[in-house]
Amino acid sequence: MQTASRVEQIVIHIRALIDAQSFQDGRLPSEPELARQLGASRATVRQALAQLELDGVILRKHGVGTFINERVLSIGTRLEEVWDFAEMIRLSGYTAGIRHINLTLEPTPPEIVEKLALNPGDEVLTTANVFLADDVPVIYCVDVIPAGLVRSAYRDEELHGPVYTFLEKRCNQRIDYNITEVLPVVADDRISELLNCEVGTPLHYFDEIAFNAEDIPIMYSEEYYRPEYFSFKVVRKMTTRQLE
Amino acid sequence: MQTASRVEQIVIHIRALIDAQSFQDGRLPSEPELARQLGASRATVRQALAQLELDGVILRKHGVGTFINERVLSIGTRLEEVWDFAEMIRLSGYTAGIRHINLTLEPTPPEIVEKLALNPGDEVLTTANVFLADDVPVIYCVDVIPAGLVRSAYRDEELHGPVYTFLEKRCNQRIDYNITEVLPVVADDRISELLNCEVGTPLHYFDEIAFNAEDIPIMYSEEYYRPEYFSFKVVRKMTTRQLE
DNA sequence: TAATGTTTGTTGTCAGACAACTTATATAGT
DNA sequence: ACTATATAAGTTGTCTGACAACAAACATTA
Repeated sequence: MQTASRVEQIVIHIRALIDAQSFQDGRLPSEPELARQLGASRATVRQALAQLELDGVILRKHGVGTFINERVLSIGTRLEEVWDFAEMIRLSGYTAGIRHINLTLEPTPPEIVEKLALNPGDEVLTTANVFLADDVPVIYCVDVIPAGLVRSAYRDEELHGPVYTFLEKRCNQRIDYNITEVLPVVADDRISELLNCEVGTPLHYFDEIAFNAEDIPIMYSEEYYRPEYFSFKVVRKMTTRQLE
Repeated sequence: MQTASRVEQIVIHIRALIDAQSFQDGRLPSEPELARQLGASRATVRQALAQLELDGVILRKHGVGTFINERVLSIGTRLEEVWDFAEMIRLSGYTAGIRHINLTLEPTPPEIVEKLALNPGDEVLTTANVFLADDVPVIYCVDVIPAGLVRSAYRDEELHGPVYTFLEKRCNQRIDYNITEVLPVVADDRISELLNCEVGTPLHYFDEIAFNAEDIPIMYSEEYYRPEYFSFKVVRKMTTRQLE
């Protein structure tokens, strides 16, 4: 398995300490002190802190100290951090469930050929699933994976649900990042039946392409969310772009 | 005016170089070379590069080099970077315009008291505007500012349009970050008239609270977007949270 | 009492060095 | 001639130590 860099380890470590409320007064130890505690150099610790600050989790004041931003910390589901549906449903206070809808192996539909940088005629695996919160359908998700990525035999059931493990185990692929377009839509006949809501109900629609570390597209996804069950928030930092 | 830190300056500088396509081969100079060119230490340059990498703009490979991600670079409007409506409209290829709708000074509505951390009875300035793309209404925006923040006399016209300059000039306040909730909605009677669309049309709805550097809320905004005119995208990096 | 200087602790930046990694080249063995 | 191994060069990752810039609390002085 890929070993995380020292900086990443420390980001995770500090984030865990913050989540565990290890710093009562809302203030972190000084950088030299943190470096000592974590057994890393101050330079490394500073890189980790910079990452957390960009995340909005902490705030550093020159000559004063490093402080925790509870406001950002208390956000339930951040749009930049949504990866696992089941965990998301659990975080929102429900019991997670899955219902498999469909699984096909077909030539790539024309509108997807370009998104996945495939050749016409290449085949794709398409799996559709509905995710349940307390047995109520809240997410409808279609995942499309190029068949050419599959490296070993598999059982269909492995595609009944989240596909991250399938990508890792059967395709030897890890998602590095994805680009998601967010759109508002209204439920049509098909979706309203799948998500058990009325036609015309507003829904989140995510159109998403996932890439590996070599910047090659490895999955295309379409997702529909019932907005009553999730609250997607974004933290936007003023980047000081145009000042003199 | 607030002076940007050395790291921020270099982030902006490098970003400008990338945008100007100064690096033909899609590869950045080595870190020592960059440090020499920019007249900064390598540690500072590295912090800037880390920030750009977190942004998804560049990709660093240990022992190899630093590369540009044109895919992320070519994204039109990133959700994390949307600040100026007029610029956004221009980036989408239209001519920007503004139509002022309403301006009031009233006691704070109860549903906003909490969001802005005010006391009941405190007054707020509320300005409503419609932004035009080639004379077509595409954004309806309501901004709510605590009246207690106003530090100097002003003309009503200063609130006919974007309020950032008003906040800086008349309130002496700068937005440091904001937290935005993204929701899908459908146009009701009022909105459909304002945005010149049919009732039931799906729209982006942003519910947004802006904070200053002291973490005090200074503005509450409600925004409606015609999705046909904008494409909001989010880049999500796999953070390697739960690996062992 | 008010204004001013001083001390202390913090984050920001710098400089140089070595480690870890990738790639290309050179070398040796068959 | 070909393959496998060793070497070298170039890059990012991390470490160490130092000083600068800044903010707040304290001490000093008018």
